[in-house]
Amino acid sequence: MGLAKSEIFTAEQNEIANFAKAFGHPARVAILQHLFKINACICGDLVQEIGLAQPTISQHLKELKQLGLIKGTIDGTSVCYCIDTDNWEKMKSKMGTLLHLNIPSKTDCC
Amino acid sequence: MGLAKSEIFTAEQNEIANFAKAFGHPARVAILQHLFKINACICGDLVQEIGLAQPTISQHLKELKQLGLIKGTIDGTSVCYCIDTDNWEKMKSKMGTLLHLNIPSKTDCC
DNA sequence: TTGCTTAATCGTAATATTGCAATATAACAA
DNA sequence: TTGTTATATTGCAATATTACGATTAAGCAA
Repeated sequence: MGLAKSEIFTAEQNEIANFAKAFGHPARVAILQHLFKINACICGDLVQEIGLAQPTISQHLKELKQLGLIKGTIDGTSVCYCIDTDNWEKMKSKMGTLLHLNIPSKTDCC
Repeated sequence: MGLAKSEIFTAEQNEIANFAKAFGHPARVAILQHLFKINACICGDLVQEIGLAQPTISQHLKELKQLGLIKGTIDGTSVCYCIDTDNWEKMKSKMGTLLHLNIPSKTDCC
């Protein structure tokens, strides 16, 4: 079907899955890593940096923006993107509830 | 196209994306949360717990197993699943390289 | 105005993912 | 053996994702 039955899961489970999907493509990982590395807003050169066509990059940026992980501000003919620090921290917190769950030790039976 | 151009990205970027894809579906999030909550190997009741058909759960379990995040041991007619603690820690470390990147502060221009 | 640059959107093709009915397999019980 | 239970696999339909050429829109320069 291709359509996840999100209605049978909790809001938290769906939220974690949605954030995870954002990281589920290497281009988006590369974009985020580059934004962190530059440590500033970056105007324009993501297409050359990543190596995908301009519409493809634009689409990936749109997804990251819709999730709130990055924000873009218009600067003349170009758009500057950077990490949305507040939302990034919120995302880290959400993901942390899954990733940092304590590892079973005592009753591990495998 | 639906096919990611993984060859133009680093091994790390692809690895992070692959782990993230595992968390990119609420059913798999729910499965992992349940395994952590039970804090032991669990035989059989994942279908009732999650609320999807048995073949669907089996498929999600297969994906998690292929990534090494869980392991299953055969116990008679049933299979017991639990978190693969070693690989879980490795995954956390990989994901951490992206999630815990320092937030830009000084040169933030947006 | 015209032309150039930059980024978003549209349209479309190819591949991936999700979900489940039907079936297969495997272990055990009687 | 036969029947039961539990899980995996197969096959398929529906939807999602990825990628990019073509186009559009918007700002700026001459």
